[in-house]
Amino acid sequence: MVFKSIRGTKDILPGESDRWLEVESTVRRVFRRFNYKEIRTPLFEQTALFSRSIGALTDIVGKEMYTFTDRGEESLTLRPEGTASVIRSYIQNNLGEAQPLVKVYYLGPMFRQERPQAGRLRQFHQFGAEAIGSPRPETDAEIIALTIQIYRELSITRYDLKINSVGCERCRPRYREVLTSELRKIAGSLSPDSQRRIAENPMRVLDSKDEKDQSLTAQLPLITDYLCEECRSHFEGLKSALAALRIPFRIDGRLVRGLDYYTKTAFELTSTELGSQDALAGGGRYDLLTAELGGKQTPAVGFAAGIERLLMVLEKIKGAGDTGGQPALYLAAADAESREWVLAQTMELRGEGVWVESDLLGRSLKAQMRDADRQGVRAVLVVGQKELQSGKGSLKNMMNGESKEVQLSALQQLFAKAL
RNA sequence: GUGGCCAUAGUUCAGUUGGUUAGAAUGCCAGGUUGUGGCCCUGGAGGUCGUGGGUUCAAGUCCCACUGGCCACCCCA
Repeated sequence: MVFKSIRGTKDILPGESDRWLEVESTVRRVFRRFNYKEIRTPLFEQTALFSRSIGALTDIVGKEMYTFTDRGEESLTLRPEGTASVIRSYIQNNLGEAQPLVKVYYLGPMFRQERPQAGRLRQFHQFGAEAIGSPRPETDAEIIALTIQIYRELSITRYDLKINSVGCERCRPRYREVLTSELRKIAGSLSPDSQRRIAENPMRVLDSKDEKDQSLTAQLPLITDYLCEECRSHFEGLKSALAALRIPFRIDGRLVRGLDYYTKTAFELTSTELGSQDALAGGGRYDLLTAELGGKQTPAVGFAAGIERLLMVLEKIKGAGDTGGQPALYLAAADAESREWVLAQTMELRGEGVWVESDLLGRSLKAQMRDADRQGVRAVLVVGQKELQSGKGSLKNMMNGESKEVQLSALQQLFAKAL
């Protein structure tokens, strides 16, 4: 019996983990600069938290959650996204009492039981941020600028930023009604998927990928035509803030988010380098969620981004390969009698902070040299009885093949600065 | 959840109308004399041909189911 990882889950192998670390540290660095602090919430929560926040009728809640009952007969769910937990924690810990605006970020695994595909896994990783406490469009702009800055620092520049306003509890119902009745008139000619969507989420019909649907709905009114005064001026405020920040964007009146809690701003960043799963990041405003989860009504904006998709783009533009660097020094033993000294010296240098490697397989000198070469080590020192007696050895530069005489006792000095 | 394509060494792939001990490249290991990597040469290890059934004298090759992968839909990050 050979065990295999669960469908839709992936090992991050030693050859790939440096890329992950690189992305994660860039992400954290940018968050820090924007003054967002990390919040770490549990990977599982009460099921009701997610059905309440994301929306009981959404696909995520309806058919994609990993839900199980624990021994106490309580229904628990592996988090399918990050915002619900953050807001839960915000309310539970009264974070809003200490300061009017709370800026937090998270980074970690999420779980959704979907059919795996390129850029879509059952355990996948997201980072995201939430700014809780401000109703102002500048906050939305900061969240969008933050999202973009992260990609910029990773040298990802080819993407499309689309924004929309999905209205609020005052204007959206009115629009929904108009849209639904318009859609009913042409329902017969729409694709089966879109017919289903009329009842479930009519706004979604507008961004159907079906070309016939597209042309049939081309003339239908958009949410942006129905925004109330408050939503309209908020949307205007966002657009002018983005312009002031020199962030290029496209208004897409058909953009909808899949989670029910969004109000006003919705945005999405798609990559031009990916296949059908091309959404790199998405987010928006959710002014009603805090109240929905039992807290005081508090305006908030946030975004979430997929790390696997980001890495796919990086691989496309930079190629695969390790980025973690290599040891500065390899100590090779020329004979069996010197192995113990090499082992001890390796540990001592490591204790001093030197990145150093030596053989653990009892290999021949030639094999040790090959090992050092393959690992990309910059310098090798061969140590045998001769060197131990004279206290000197020749240090070989593996880049150009040149050797130079060094004192064995000087190794620490020579390499301490290397790390 | 729906549809299409696919599944042979660690990896990328060959494998002819079913027919002897299933191959290549690459990677890995060891050697090419006495203590020095890359290039080259030689040798070696490594496969229950995804799993389980079936057809057949005979199945990597044909059929079915399952599992897994990829792509699209759906959904979304």
